[in-house]
Amino acid sequence: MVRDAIHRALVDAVRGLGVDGELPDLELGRAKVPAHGDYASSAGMKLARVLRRRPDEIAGELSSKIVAPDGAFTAEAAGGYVNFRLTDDWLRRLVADVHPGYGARDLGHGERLQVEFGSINPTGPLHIGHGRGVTLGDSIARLLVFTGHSVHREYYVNSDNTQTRRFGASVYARLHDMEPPEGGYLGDYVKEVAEMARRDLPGIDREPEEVAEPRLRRYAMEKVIEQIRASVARLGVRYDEWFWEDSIWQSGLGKQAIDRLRESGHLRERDGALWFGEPDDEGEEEQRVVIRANGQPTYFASDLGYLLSRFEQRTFNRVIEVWAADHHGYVPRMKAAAAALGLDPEKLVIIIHQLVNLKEGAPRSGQKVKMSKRAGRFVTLDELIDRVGSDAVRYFYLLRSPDTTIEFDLELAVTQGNENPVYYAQYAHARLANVESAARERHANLPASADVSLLTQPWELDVARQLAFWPDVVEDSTRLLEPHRIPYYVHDLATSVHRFYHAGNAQSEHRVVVDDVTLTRARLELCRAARHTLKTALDLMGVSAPERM
RNA sequence: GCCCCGCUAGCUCAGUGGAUAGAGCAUCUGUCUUCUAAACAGAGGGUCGGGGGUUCGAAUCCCUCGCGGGGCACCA
Repeated sequence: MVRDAIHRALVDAVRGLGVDGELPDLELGRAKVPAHGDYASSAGMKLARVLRRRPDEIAGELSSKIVAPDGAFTAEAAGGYVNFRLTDDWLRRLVADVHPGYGARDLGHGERLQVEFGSINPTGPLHIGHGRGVTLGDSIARLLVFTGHSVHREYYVNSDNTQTRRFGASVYARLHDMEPPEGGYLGDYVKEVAEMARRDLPGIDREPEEVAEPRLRRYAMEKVIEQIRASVARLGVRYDEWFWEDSIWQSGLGKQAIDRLRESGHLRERDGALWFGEPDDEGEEEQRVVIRANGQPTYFASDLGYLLSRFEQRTFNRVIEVWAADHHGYVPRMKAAAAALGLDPEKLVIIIHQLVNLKEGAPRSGQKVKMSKRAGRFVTLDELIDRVGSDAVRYFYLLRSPDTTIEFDLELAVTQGNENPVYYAQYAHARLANVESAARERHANLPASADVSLLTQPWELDVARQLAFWPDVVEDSTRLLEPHRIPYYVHDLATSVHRFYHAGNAQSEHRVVVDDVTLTRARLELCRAARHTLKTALDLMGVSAPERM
């Protein structure tokens, strides 16, 4: 990609000044003002101390030494900065080179990765908070596939814990027309599951509780998982595997993990329970229960076996987990557990996203309400998709950095459905597709190849310029695992496309489809390149790229 | 009390230590007989939460205070 080529040329020039050893960060980045070109480096200032010379002198000398491969760019000093400008010729050639899937790069060399995301307790439907983790994890997975990683998408089904037992007990209660027990689940969907069970499990309502409850629990979880699978499918999300927690105990991995920790001195008994902690750590603060006094393993125990399943049994090189912020405190414990098991904690990458809070009442004046699945107080993901559509939902979530809390106002989201920025990008794509078909109708025999040297208008070259930046966005999003950079790029590219199109509205000789078939063909090449790139970027977000709107 | 995230335009948010801090929405003004107006052109709007510090240079890094969110279980 061109940014790498610029960086290499800059480093070569710096070496040419006689700078040896490790270089400071030369701060090569996008120039902010068009007058400064396309990329800029503050190399003059960065090297002033090392060379004990004036920044502007250094920058001047660097710019004269820089050799651009294929005449791709020019370098110019401005104060202590070195500014780089992509040449028009190079931009035109880029247009001809853009192919479907442009921007894909082999950054991963086939690295075996697991991306585990959206793993919500199977005790109720997904709500709008869960939608965030699902779309974030899915787009991270898409990015990693796009950049040469071997990705396994997994949903971890927490099947074997206090919450699911409470859920089972709540279903049992509803089956017998009783209120759920203390700490149980209150949503109406619990009644629905109970009615389905009455139909699907004949005689279940006559079984004693100790027999009925485990059966109901399993049945209810499977029903919920079916529903979750259907909900995420509406967002274009599919999993390679639904991994059930109880399989860890059936396979013996849980016991294996515990045995290993016992041998390495990480486990000790206290108050009848089995605790995890560092061998030299006698303090009580850092210790966590693995096996309860009643003999039941905790979720933490399952996670120990789950680590072995992923890193040793299934040999993933790295595991990326997407968690909501309310689990943040669990990160150090998981890292410590991985280390204690002899695994590399660095290979366990945990991405935390902040929560989605619900506002109720009139738009803009609503009160904040914390969603609660147990209390039955939430807006479901399905309802959101029903109201605004899958594309707008995905765009809405992906637009935000994982670090910001979302204050969600359903009424406002519905109102804004029609002005969601996703349509801006999709419209650009549809326009390009439309103009391309209009050109084919008007000109029966267009030249097979394009003479891109005819692309001379500034608005045409600006589209090409945006295309040049796309591989940077792909790399940065992948390296930082931050897909929210993509919609911002898509917006910029769509802007340049709309401007390009409008030049033809203002003056008809600037339309794509003109009398001159050669010129038409050249502009079509630009349309094609921009359309492919928009499509690729939208795909990574899981957003559709319509041919017409 | 301790830990994590946030505080940037009226609102929602971008912004790898660099030059004049950006976008969308909202407000106001223009542009459709035309390849799609779900668009384009333009205007107004900022003590980057407060205060210190590091640096040639800070919205960005460090310290501190304030406000908001989350977490500190034999829940997950």
